[in-house]
Amino acid sequence: MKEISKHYNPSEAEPKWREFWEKEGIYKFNPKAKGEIFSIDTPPPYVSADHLHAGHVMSYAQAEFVVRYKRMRGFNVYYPMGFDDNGLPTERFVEKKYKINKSKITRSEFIKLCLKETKKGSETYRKLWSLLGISVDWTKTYSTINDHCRKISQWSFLDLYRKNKIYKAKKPILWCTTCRTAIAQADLEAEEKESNLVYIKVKAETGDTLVFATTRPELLPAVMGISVNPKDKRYKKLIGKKVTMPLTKKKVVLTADVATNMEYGSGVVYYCSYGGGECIEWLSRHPEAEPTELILPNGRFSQAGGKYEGMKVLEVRKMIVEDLEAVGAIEKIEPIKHSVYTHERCGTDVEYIESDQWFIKILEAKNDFLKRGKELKWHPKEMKKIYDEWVENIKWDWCISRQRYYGVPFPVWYCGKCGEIILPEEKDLPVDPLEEQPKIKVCPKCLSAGEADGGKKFIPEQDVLDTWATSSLTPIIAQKLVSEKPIQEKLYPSSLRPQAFEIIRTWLFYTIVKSHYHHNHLPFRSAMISGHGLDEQGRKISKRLGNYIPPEKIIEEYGADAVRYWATGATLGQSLKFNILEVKKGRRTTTKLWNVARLLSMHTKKPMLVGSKDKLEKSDLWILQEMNKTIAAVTKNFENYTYAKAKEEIDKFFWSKLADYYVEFVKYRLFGSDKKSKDAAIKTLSTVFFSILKMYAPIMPFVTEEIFQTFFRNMEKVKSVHVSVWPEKMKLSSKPDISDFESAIKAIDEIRKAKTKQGISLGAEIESMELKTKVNVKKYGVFLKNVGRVKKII
RNA sequence: GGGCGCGUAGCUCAGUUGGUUAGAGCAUCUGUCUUACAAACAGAGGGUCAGAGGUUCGAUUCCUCUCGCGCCCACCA
Repeated sequence: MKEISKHYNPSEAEPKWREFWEKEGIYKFNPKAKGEIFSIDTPPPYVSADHLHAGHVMSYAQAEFVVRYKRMRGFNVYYPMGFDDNGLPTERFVEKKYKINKSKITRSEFIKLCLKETKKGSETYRKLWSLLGISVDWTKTYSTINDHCRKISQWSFLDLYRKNKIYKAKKPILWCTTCRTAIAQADLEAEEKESNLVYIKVKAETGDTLVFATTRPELLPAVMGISVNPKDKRYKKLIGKKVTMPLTKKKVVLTADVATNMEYGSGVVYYCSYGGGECIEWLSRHPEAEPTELILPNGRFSQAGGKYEGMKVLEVRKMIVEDLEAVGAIEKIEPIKHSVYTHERCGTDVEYIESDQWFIKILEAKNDFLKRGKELKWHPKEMKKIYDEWVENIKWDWCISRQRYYGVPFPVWYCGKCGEIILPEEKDLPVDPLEEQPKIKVCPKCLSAGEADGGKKFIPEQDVLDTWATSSLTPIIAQKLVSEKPIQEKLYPSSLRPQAFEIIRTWLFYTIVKSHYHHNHLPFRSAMISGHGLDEQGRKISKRLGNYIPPEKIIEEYGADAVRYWATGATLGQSLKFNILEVKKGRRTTTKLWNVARLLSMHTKKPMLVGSKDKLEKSDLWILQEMNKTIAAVTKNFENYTYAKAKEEIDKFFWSKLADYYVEFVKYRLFGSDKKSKDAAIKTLSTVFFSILKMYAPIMPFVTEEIFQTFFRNMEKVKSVHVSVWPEKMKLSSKPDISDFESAIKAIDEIRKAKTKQGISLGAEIESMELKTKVNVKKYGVFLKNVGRVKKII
């Protein structure tokens, strides 16, 4: 055994082992290795998050604990790493950072900036992950904008198109006027906002005055109709009569509509194109109504807005109320709070405009998706509710086209003559229709119509795919990073999808959609959902609040093991406050481990496990028994992904049983002259400590590796503690009866208490002691006298 | 408005199918440099288990209601 330093120094040890793992390929996936495959569908983080914090650390560390455990259980672990560097989040990030927007920069310049930031971002992540000792295989990485992912993403489009799960249609859709793109229902966020409920008076042709209430008076120029409930006695006689809108003087017919709530406002509703989903639904029941294109994609009023043309929505809202007031058309204005849909990426109020977009059919298969959700093993299982609730409430097909720059292009051209959709061959993927023309020379539709001459020009689709349209394919993307076909089949469905709860409706749901349509099975067998990392006050960590210490700083000061130790404290699915005290406790645990190792090294050069010939004493049997209990509990907890509980069990055993008791119990034997007794103590201590080391290994990979390599290298023929076998229970002969050993421990406690009370050192030897604890002195006398340092027990 | 989760010692949290005196860590206080560790050890104090009611021989645990916090969802204009 090597001469060892007095203190464990993480800042020296950690880089050393990082390098070692990398060099030896400890975490590298070996397709030929034995063992059942355990594949992880690692979340590819948005590289646009340039400042990482404890929340990121927590959510990635959680999967990591389980992965390391599985590896030690003999699974052939496939742990790739991806970066999501495509799509709107990246674009928004670049726009904000460089204070530009889509309309003020050329497409190629913009993409260049995105690529630059993307590269920086993924380096930031990679650096932190390797500092933390996340055991991913760095030879298996992808970035969602690279060729590999674009190819798979476009293949997915072609496959779904062939399967008739994708369509293009012009209809009212969700639109963000800031990002100037269509968005999907999943991109919405409901936000409680202050608004005004404006009561507007209108004249019916009968001369009666009607009043309707609205929060969107600015849409008056796009009025489609006005309705009351058919059962509403107040208005029954007016149904079918024409009413004249103020200002615009537009005439619409008062219709009956069952969806009208008689209690709300005045019981009269007006519908415009489009005030919201309810207007679109109303239109489907009143096809005679005519929509007006009032709001343009840039959020300004069109010509149809008359005097308001060119103004922004909120400006018109203010102005039109003044104008209505001037003509005496306002009855009253009620300030209200109501929830408004905003675009989650930028916070802009969502508009509903008519537009030509691509959709994936999800409405028709809701029940299938619910069934898939049922098949999936959820950890914790309550998270399934979020999923179910989401799927049940889907109201729109998944709009996948974005009028943006930086993303995977649609593999689509249109015939310049007949508009026919032209798709590339699968083998030619990935394609960029803006840069290249289709391989076919003539539009097949034109050809068959005998118009071959006209169908030779092809117009590229300008849009890019929704970022989720690509990231919903991560299990397949990861699978295809491995070239061996028979192995590929075992990698997908993935064994585990670790992710945060807030992207259940997006990442998790969309991945299920894709997998269901492409392969008719689940994309992963189980999902492990993490909560939020919060700051010490329990607030969400954010760059804006600046309420976090950069993880690199914490690692520098306390070591990666200590930071990971804190992260282990999270109950799955629940938020975890950052707690520097837990980090410090982690640091103390590494020190403690180091100290026990030092003690052991003082007494043996070559630690060995307990064998059948060893003469074990009562305390040895006791600690081995306790070890067995701990191994069982820790294993069970890792199996259930309840690593917080697992850590607690190891801590309890290590600190309270081994360090505080057992080590004290055997000191007299270690320093005594009875060779056999000393030998048994050393072997027991080695055995127990070795298994503790292994149990801590998934949580604190660095210190455990340092100790393993320094002291236990000879124990197993493996390169690293992280590929050693998980500890198993030891078979114990029950010859010496130790069922009453607890009474001996109580007696020791009593001696310690007495000494403490007298203010004397526990190491000081006292003459005699009268025990109140009932203990078999004949059996444990020698033990008590030696451990308690009492000459005579009465 | 509906659903889910939470409310236990000053702080952060455990409390397994209801069962003696409700636990741990940190913090506080008192001792101890004891042949691994003072970054440690030994000990002590500290709780109407959010509140009210109910079921039960017995409730932190089960049921109902109330209050507070967090989250998810909902077209009520």
